[in-house]
Amino acid sequence: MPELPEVETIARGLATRVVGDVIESVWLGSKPEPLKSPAAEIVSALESKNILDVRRVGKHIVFDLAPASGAQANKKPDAQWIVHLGMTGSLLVCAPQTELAKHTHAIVRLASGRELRFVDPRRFGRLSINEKFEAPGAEPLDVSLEKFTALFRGRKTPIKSALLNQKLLSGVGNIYADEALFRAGIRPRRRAASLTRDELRRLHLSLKRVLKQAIRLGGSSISDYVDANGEEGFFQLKHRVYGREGKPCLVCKGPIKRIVIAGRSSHYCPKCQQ
DNA sequence: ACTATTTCCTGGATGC
DNA sequence: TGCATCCAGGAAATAG
Repeated sequence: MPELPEVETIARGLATRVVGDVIESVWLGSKPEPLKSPAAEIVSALESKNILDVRRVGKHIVFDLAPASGAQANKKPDAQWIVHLGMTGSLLVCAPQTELAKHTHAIVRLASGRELRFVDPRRFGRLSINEKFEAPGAEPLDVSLEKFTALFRGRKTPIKSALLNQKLLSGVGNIYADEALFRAGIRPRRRAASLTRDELRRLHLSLKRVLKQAIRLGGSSISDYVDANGEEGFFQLKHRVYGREGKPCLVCKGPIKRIVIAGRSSHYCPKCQQ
């Protein structure tokens, strides 16, 4: 399930492979769910466009596009293709003769002869067109301690829920919320507004550290996640609480607990997190 | 204005 | 072996 580090890894991998390429044509499947923009709008925004850049914004992958005709230099994007991978979405660069995976919802044919395919079994992913996409919340890797602190002021919701709220921070998902809270020594059910200045400082630091470490390791490969090159990440080997219910805490040896907060499984150490 | 809950969707795991 | 049931979860929709 791609969160910030996985999406960052995928976007970087895609950038090295498709930036500078030109989109010749687009095929969209008949399933309407993955399309947030009308199919015709997506097709016309993509076709005959040069891919200027591929980057991550929150959990979204943004393709900056400009008309393929005209001078290459100093091109400015005139449209953005936004891909959200949801739970099970993937973007694969492959040869046209590569067998079509089940649940392929979009195929983008490139001038280089390759194809960029969007595959998503569970169909939680979304495709859309934007002029200038902006994440609804703060970027977790850039946010200052002051702004981070202000996000949670007056919020009665559990800190775990607040971390997952994309309008506050864009990019944090279930794995990294649990891991950051463990590293900061804070229980997931704590009311966001109840966190002390010192706890907020620790959480701010832990969240950035855990996200950066995960990016360095290519993300967490659980379920069927692989990056744009089909390679697995290794951060799952560094999980200290996520998916470790009943297993000994790596710090105190006590059993890791799993509870449900806002319908999401949440893992923590009752002794190390207060 | 917030917060909590439900819904979407499929494949893999589990249980009888 | 087969079939039913449960569970995973990001984000939008709905309810409180």
